[in-house]
Amino acid sequence: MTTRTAAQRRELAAIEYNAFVRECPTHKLLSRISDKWVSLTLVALAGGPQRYSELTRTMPGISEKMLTQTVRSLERDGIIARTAHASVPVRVDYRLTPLGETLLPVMRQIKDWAERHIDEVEEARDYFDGATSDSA
Amino acid sequence: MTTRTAAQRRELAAIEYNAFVRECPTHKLLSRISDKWVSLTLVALAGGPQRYSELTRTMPGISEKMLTQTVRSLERDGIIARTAHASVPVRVDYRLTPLGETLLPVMRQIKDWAERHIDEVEEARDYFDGATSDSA
DNA sequence: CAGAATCCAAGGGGATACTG
DNA sequence: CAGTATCCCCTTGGATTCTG
Repeated sequence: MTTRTAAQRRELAAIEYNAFVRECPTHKLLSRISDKWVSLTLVALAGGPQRYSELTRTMPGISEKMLTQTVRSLERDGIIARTAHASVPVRVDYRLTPLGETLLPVMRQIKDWAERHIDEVEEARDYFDGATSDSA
Repeated sequence: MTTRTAAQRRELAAIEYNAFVRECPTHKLLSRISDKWVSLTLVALAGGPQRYSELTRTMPGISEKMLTQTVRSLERDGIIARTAHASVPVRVDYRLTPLGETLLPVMRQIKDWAERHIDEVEEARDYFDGATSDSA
């Protein structure tokens, strides 16, 4: 007898939904570009190719581990390309691929919205905070 | 004598950069909408207002804690609005604000890019994985 | 210079139980 | 119904060290 229908069904639905979310292209993209270092790397490379060490200087807050991890994953996704020059001190360049370039307009629209509406958000936030914790 | 210039300056730069990133509107927006539950809530409410319990059914994977946290933060940012009806069993509706609606085109562009290019990403990924770990 | 490997602390997020 | 509060796990990401 299936007594635990409520909990069971909820659990199943949750599992399915999570699977669906994982499969959802939009969510995949969002989780890619929303990554702090991913977006910053994209912006950094939008201005042209950069070397590994240049990137560490462009993004002073990034650790080597995170930089390596970030460029590797972006390379894997075909968003940036890696070029190793076999010189004496190895030299590696990273640049956006054509696919990566198509991402720039998207980033730009996000940037536009942010710059246009962030003030409204701040205001709403102040108002909300004032309204809830009114110390009067 | 300032001996530790290298490490010190790196550290300072990192701190400043992190502060800059935190202040950056684009990054603020990205971290908002990239949140798994935020984006899903936005999509859910794009189709019209929903009650608290409806949202839990629309997003079966979400916990009550996360739903509350998500709607509260979106309300604070002026992106969604909360309306409590003082009926016997309390009834609360959530809907997008005009500001929240302006976010939909942005979400749509993200969705478009994802649906148009996700295949290329998958291919690149397969190629990359095949090229690196070639079991020959 | 470019990167791999290890260690470890902080916090995001889920499950559960309780409340008005 | 619409939350709130607590516990706890497990991932994320930084610091450090080592290598080709």
